[in-house]
Amino acid sequence: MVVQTDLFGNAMEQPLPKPEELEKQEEKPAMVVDKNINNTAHQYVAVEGEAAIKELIEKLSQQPEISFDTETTGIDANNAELVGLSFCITPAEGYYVPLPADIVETNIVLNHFAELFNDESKIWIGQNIKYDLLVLKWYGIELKGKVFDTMLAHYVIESEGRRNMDMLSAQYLGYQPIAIEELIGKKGKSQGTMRDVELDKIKEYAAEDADITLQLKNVFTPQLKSKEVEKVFDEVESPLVKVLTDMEYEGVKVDMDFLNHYSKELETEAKRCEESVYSQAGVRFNLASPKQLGEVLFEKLQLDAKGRKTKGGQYSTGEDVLLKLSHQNKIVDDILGFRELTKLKSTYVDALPQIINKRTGRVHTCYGQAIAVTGRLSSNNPNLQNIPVRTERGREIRKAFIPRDCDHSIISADYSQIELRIVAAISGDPAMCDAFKQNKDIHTATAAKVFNVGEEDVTKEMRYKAKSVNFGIIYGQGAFGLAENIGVSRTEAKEIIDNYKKQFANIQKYMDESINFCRQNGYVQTLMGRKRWLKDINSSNFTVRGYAERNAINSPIQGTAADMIKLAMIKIHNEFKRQKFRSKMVMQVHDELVFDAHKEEIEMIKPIIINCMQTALQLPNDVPADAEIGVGENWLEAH
DNA sequence: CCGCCCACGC
DNA sequence: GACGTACGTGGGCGGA
Repeated sequence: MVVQTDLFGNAMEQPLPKPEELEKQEEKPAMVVDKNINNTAHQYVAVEGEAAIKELIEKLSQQPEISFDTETTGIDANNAELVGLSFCITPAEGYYVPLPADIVETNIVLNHFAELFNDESKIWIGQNIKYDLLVLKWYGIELKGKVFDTMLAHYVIESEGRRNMDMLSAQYLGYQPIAIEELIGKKGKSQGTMRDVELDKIKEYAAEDADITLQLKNVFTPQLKSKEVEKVFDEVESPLVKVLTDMEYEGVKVDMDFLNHYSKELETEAKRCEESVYSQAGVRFNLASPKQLGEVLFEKLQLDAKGRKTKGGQYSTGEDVLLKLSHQNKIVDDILGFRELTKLKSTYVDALPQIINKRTGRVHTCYGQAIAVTGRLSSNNPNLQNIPVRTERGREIRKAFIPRDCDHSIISADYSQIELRIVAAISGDPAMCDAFKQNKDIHTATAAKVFNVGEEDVTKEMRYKAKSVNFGIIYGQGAFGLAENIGVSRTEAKEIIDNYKKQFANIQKYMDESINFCRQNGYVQTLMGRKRWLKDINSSNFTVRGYAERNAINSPIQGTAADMIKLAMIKIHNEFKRQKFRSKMVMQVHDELVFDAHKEEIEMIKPIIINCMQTALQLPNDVPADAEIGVGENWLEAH
C-alpha cells in the first residue's frame, strides 16, 4: 500500500483502510464455471393433478433425505405467497409442483403433503431453509424432521464471505444457475413475481434449485467431516434453524401510539437544537450533513486548526472529535443533541411503526444465521440487536416493546459477564476463575489486583479503569486505546496493563497461545469447534498481522459466547415445546433472551430459562455461567 | 445505486 | 515511530 506522506516525508494524519481491505485478492479455488442448464443433462418434471402428486409423494416418502425449495411471490417470508414446491432426491432429476393463486386450492394440494411433512425421520435439505420453513409455517405447515442447510454447512466450513446459492454453485459445482432476472426481470419497480412466470420456465428454475442444493449437500458433507466442524453444525446450527423460525414467526408487539407520540417530542427537541446551532454558527446549513458541518466548524468557526480528516478527505465530525472541542464552544452540545435526537427518530422511532406486519401487528425480525464471522447472530428488518439502552432518551424506545396482550408480560434474561467468564475459563487464570466462582463483582476484583488494594478500598475510578481494561483484553486493545478510552496518559495506561498482565499471568499466556495456535494451524476455534480461518496471521505487514492477531484472541471468546447462547436457545425451545407453554421466546440480543410470557407460566418458566442458560455449555475449570432475569410490562421494565 | 460517514447495540 | 478495540445494521448525504 501507499502511505500518504506530507512534504517532509512524515505520515499524514489519515486513517488507514481496514486491514481486510488491504489484501483484497480472494484465494478461491479456481473452478471453471462452464456448466449451465443448456449444456447439462437433466430431467426436471412439472407435477400437476392429484394422481401425479400422490405418485410423487409416494416416491419421496421412500427417501430418507429430500432436497426441497419453495417458490414464492417475494423475499419477505412473513408476507410471501407460495407459488410452488420443488424436490430433488437424485442429482439431475427434479420435480416441481405448482400451487394455484387460490388459497383454498393451494391448501388442498398442500394437504396431500401433510403425512410426508410430518415424518419425523426425514432430513430436509435446503439452501437457507429457514426461509422455506417460515413461509410454510404461515400456511400452518411444520416440517417435523431434521434439516440440512447448505448455507449453514458452508458457514461452518468457511465463516467469512458470502454464500448465496449462485456463488456456491459456481464455486463448488462449476455450474451457473438460471438467473432469476430471466424469469421476473431486473430488480426495480418493474420486477414481476414468480406467480406470473409460465410453468415451463419456473419448472426448470425451481427444480434446478433443489437439484443444486442436493449436489452442494453432497460436496459439503465430507468437508464438514474433514474440517472437523460436524459438532457445531449438528449440535448448534442445524437445530437452531427451527428455533429461529419460530421466533421470527412470533415476532414481538410494538406500541405504535407510544412511538408516534415520542416522535413528535423528538422532532420538537431536535428542531430546538438545530436552530440553536444555526444561530451560534451565524449561518444556516444542513446540520445532518457531516461534510457541511465540518466546513462550518473548522473553516468558518476555526474551532481547531488541525481538524482530523476522514479517509474521504472530509473533516472528521464523529462524537469523540466533537467532545474534545466542547470546551472551546458550546455549539458542540447542541450538535451532539441534534445527532442523538435525529438518530433515535429516524432509525428507531419512525422506522419501527413502518415495519409492523399488517397481518399480525407485530415486528418480525429476520435473524442472519450465516453472516457474522465469529458465530454470532445478526438481526435485520428491523434490527432488534441495536435498540438503544445507553442514554435516557434512547432507553425510552424499549418501552415500545410490549407483551402481546394483558395476559402476558415481557421477560428478559441475560448472561452476566459471559465473555470475561469465558476468558477466565479458557485461560484457566486462577485469580479470575476464583473471582467468578465466588461470584464477586469482577471489575472490583480486577481493580483490587491491578491497583494493589483491598477490594473494599476500590474506588469508583479504579473500578471504571479496571472495567475498561477487562473490556480491552477481550478485543486485544493496546495501551494507546486504553489511554484514549479512560482519559489517562499512555504511560499510565501502559502501567495499568503491565500490572494487569502480571496479576493475571495466565491471560497473557492464553493470548500468546491463541496466536501461536493460529500461526501453526491457520485457524482458531471455539469450545464447540467453530473455526475461524485467519490467513493473515503470518503476514509480514504489521497492520494486517496485528488485525489477524486481535481476531485470534477475540474470535474464540465471542464465538464461544455465541455457541453457549445458541445451545441455551435450543434447550429452552425444546423444553417450552415439551411442556406446551403458551409463552414464546421472541428475541435474542447476543447475551440476552427476551420472552413474551403468559402470566400464568412466569414462575414455571423463569427457573427453566435460568437453568438452560447456565447449563447450556460447561465451561472449563468449573467457571460458572450466570444469568439474571427480570419481568415487566415492557422491555425496559424487564431489564 | 453505491460508498462514505456516523451512530446504535453487545 | 507506527499502531490505534471484536462483531454487526441502518439512515442520510452526496456523487455517479
